[in-house]
Amino acid sequence: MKNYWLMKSEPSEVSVDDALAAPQATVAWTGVRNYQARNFMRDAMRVGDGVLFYHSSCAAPGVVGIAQVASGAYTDPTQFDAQSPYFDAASQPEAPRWLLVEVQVLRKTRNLSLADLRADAALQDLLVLKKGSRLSITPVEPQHWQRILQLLE
DNA sequence: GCCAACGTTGGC
DNA sequence: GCCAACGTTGGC
Repeated sequence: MKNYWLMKSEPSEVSVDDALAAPQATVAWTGVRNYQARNFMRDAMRVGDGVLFYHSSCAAPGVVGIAQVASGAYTDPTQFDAQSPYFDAASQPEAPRWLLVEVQVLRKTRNLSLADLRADAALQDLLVLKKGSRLSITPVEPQHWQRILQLLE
């Protein structure tokens, strides 16, 4: 059974266009430093799962692409790179704390904005719309996934 | 830049 | 284990 996810990226870091320009339109999802989000990648994501590529912390936050999980979870190398903003001095190479998955963009979409999502009655329980929601990776219910694809048609 | 909400840290 | 302080997220 395939699962669905919403994954936030700051377009100033990695935009959907950046991802599309990468080889195979695939990027390593570096920088997740939250245990709940990590656990989703480690325990629940499977290759082929659907991903909503979401731009956050920007002028026009919203869903901007359809993607899929393209690898299993493996060690995020940036945690050991002292030059990286994602460096974690407390993480030991023999017991890495942080993981990543690879994400492949399948197609860019129009920007289905946060306001659009909020305005849709069928999406009221979408996790990213919850007050105070900050998780960079959230599961998406199949009916929400279907509805969002419908809105993007 | 502001600020609400949340997660993590660390003293006790 | 509690909880205050602190840092971060992210929309506005």
